[in-house]
Amino acid sequence: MKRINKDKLALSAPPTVLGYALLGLLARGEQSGYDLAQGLKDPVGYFWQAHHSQIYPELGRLEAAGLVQHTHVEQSDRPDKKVYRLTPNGSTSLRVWLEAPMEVPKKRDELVLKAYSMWLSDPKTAAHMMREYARVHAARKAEFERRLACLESQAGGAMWQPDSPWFGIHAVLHRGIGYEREYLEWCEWMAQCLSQTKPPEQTTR
Amino acid sequence: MKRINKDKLALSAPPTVLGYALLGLLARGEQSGYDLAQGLKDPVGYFWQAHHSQIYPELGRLEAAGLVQHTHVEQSDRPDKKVYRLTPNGSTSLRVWLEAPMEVPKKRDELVLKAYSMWLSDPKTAAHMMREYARVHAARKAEFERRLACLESQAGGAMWQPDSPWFGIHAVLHRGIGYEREYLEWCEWMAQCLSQTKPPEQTTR
DNA sequence: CCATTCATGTAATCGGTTACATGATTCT
DNA sequence: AGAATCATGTAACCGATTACATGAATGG
Repeated sequence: MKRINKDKLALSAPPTVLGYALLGLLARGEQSGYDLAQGLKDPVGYFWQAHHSQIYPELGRLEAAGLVQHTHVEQSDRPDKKVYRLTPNGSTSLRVWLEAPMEVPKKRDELVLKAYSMWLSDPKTAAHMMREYARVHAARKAEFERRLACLESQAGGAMWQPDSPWFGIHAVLHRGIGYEREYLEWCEWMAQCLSQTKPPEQTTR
Repeated sequence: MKRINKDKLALSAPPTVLGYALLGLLARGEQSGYDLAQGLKDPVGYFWQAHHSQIYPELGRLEAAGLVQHTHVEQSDRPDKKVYRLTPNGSTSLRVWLEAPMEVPKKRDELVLKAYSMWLSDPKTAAHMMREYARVHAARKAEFERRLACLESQAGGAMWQPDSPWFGIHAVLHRGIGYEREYLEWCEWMAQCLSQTKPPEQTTR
């Protein structure tokens, strides 16, 4: 009862989240499917990824729904391409999605799942592992910070203006930095908890 | 080339992540499929969920692989049930998984995706929305903190001992609190950015 | 009387990943 | 000579969600 009726007559289903991701990229300028696949890596792709094998069919569906249009662009030195752009309907649809209510998404994190069972593991090995992940997340955080600095020099004050496309990138980078900072702090906290061989009573083993 | 060969002769594939989640729950005591489904809600289920329709077949696969065993338990007032427990092989398999290297999982977050396109939205509406999400995450954080306090009174110092099952719960709750705290801070930051109608030059609209 | 809890399954569908497929140009 | 980039697609598979299905006991 939650979703729409699955009528066989349904002319076109509403776009999936991936569809809106593509519309959001196209709102910044016309692009080919290949370009969109690259865009979905960096930096927004850090919070939503897709392979080209998913993107091409989705573009077809968006076009069938009248949300995007493409023009065939011939190229001499490279393969021809299809350049997609938003239609007015696509732009409206994107805006509606932005303001639409949405349930808070479920998280899946294999490392936290491991932490739940880590009492079965050798504490020293586990602590070492946690310090490794702390390093990984520290590196990611540093990378995001580097990009933020890069954005600052490129966009300047525009990155603070809520109606500028730079603001979107700013928002994602800020979230990325915060996420990684928190994650690495947890990893270090875990490593410390696992390290302190503090048996108050006796050596159980 | 990344994964195992997909031989038709493959006697039993290694467990999926869900499989290890179930083994991790069973390491804390024997349970039925129904119990496991409940366990995968709270609190570890916050970082890995599954429906019963996925759990029952997975238990079958784990049993076929010799990692768990079940006994039929007849009940008078309630439906009979199958109680599963870890086999020695299952316990070993779980420990191997815990220490096995693992790629850092990809994140998907629809709200961050929306933030990327939020420059197309009305800032006031968007700010209001962000404040709503801040409230949701604040509530979740408070819930985790409540549970941590509850754990403290139940387990006491054991929650700090890396070889205690309480430590696993402690680790997950700590991660949950940090995650929600960081998320809600980002939401509030977003709301503030979107609110400050600070056009230094002119009113563009 | 109806909803909820306990208890276990199967089937259909969907989103996403991996693999298969092709082909020109440019760089090492 | 081989790898990487540009460019677009299809097919197979797998994990996860939703829906279908059954049935007894308890609680409002």
